[in-house]
Amino acid sequence: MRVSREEAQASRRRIIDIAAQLFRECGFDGIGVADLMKASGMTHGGFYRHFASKGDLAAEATIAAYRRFEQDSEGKPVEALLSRYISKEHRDDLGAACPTSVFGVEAARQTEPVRKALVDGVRNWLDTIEGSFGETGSSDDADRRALSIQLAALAVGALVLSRAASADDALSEEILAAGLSKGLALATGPSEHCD
Amino acid sequence: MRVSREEAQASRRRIIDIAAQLFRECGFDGIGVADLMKASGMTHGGFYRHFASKGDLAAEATIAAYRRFEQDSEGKPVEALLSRYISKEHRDDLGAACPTSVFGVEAARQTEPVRKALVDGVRNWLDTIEGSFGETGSSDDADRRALSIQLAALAVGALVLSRAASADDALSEEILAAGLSKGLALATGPSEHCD
DNA sequence: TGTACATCAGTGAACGCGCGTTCACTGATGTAC
DNA sequence: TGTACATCAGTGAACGCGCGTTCACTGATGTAC
Repeated sequence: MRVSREEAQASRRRIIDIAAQLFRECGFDGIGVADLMKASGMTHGGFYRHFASKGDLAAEATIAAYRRFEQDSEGKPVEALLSRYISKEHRDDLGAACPTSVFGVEAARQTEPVRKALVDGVRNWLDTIEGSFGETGSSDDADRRALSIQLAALAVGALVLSRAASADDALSEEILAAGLSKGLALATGPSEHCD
Repeated sequence: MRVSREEAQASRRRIIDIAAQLFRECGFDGIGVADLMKASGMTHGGFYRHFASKGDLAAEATIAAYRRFEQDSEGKPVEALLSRYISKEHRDDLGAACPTSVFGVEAARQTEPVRKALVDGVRNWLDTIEGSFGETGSSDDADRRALSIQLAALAVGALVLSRAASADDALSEEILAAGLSKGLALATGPSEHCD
């Protein structure tokens, strides 16, 4: 039952999208090729018409995950990015979560193409953050760059900590609240006021 | 070949210690029972004399990992904790790394006992950080608490980001440097000077 | 203190299972004339 | 435009392998007398 070229392309995209979600939810090793194909509405045999290996898909899915994650960040102010990032919704929705926050640690154990996808994703994300600053704050390029890294670190860390503490709701939310409050304070500029 | 009770206890401890290291390096699913036992100098058959299941060991190993990680933090000033945490050595030595930074994301996918071990570890670590502040900085309890969470988040985030970016040495180190510099600035108190 | 027996830490073969991957096959799509 | 054939996306059975776990067995340790 051959299928038209457009349909085949659509299948490929569907597999990558599903994988981008399920790999984040379950980890690269937590979901199998057969289940990914089933979730894509096909049987596992056809997988290798589209990808050389499961690792090949992992790299493509990582790229796709970053693209999806970034796509509605464009042009948003830094306060909006932080509020969305350091949130219960983001903590709990692994399938749509920031790939760095989910795959960051696994990076060391992954193949070259996946590691490259991760570092590219981090680079782009830092650029997005840097671009989200208003004209407030320092106009020194190095300062803006450092600040975007620091905000990214604070956001990733608050999210990961809140996930590690997810067995204790109150603590997990306390972490998010403290992280977001400091993030917003740093983002709106250090020269706001002086205690 | 029965073995004395002390030897059996020693075996159990050895397995847990090895697991605490290898689980961090490879992930819970990245290393098998047979390999863990081999690394402990035994064969896999004896595993179930000590643990009900691999998941049971995972919980014990997580607890042990936190204990090890915390054990030489006692009484150190916050600057020392941050410098050690946000470092290339910590980024690269997964086997001895902060369990939160390695298992935090996987928490959601783990069994109850592992999640409990993680949240307990986070709680203790936050207390350690709070206790490491000198008498400088705010003496308001809520402020100190929030600050310890924010420093923890910044540290975890810088580490995870630097690992995600580990395919690009320069970027990875830039992240560590920016993170550490902000961490030290926050830790030494916001009232240092005013720009 | 010495003897007889029960216990149980550790061994290594075996189990069932799910995984990533391969392959012969199907039949609609794409192409050459 | 119509026909004949090659292509190849998708199917489903089968593969080899490594995993977590079980089990019969061994023999030194622990215990009862």
